[in-house]
Amino acid sequence: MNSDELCQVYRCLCDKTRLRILNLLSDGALCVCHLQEILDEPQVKISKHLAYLKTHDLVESERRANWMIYQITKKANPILEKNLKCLQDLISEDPIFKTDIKRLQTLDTSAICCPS
Amino acid sequence: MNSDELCQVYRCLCDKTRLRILNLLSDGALCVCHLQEILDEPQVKISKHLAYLKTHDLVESERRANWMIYQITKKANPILEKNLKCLQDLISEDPIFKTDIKRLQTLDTSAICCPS
DNA sequence: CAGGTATATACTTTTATAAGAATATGATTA
DNA sequence: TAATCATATTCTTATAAAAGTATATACCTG
Repeated sequence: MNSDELCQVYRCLCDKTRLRILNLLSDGALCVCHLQEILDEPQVKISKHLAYLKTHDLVESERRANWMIYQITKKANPILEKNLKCLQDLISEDPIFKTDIKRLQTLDTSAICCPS
Repeated sequence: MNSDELCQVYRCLCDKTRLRILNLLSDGALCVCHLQEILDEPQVKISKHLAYLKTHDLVESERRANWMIYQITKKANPILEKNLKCLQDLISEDPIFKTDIKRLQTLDTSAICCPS
């Protein structure tokens, strides 16, 4: 553990858009277009928050044709894992996050951009 | 739960000095002079981070003669409580935080400024 | 290779925060 | 009441971050 990394994770967590993204990605990988659709936020906003998360190693991305698929980083990261669990416990009742997950579940996951 | 409150708690957590303060206060109330002594940081720095935490209701303070005693807020706050627990789990091995607690334990708690 | 689609980056403006220096406040003691 | 101690606030400077607009890049299809 490094206290600077720890602070950096908290910095990643202190924005609502990023929390919504991380909550969705906790359920599995997603392309940017689906994140956009679920969050109903401008493309540039989503993209920049994803870049921020990626810069700080909370997520990683992979190109699939035209689409970029993002997921929570595969590398073991106890700080992140523990905080994501904590986050899940805290937000399970929250309307915003609940709605996001509902929308996620009604997505057409056979769409071409979807990770298998 | 309110996602803005949640973000605000994370904002409080994303500074190392504040993490160290919260870690110490998790063990019980402390006066500013002891926090200063343990953290070995300038008075103004400690004081301003305490003000920040107080503004956002993570801590509360009480005057005892010349001294100000700070403690984690007594009002129930699930977001804070859960995150402090998570924090404890993450930092228990970290040299900085461990040293802080060690110093805390060697304080002269019969000092005039000490809470009860 | 021309045009379209999905996503990223650059630039700008605004706001928040951190830190230090200097000063102010509030309480105590002589 | 003057001096002192503990703590807070103000002012300044520097840096980070958020958001929007415009533009660039990467890939795909015809």
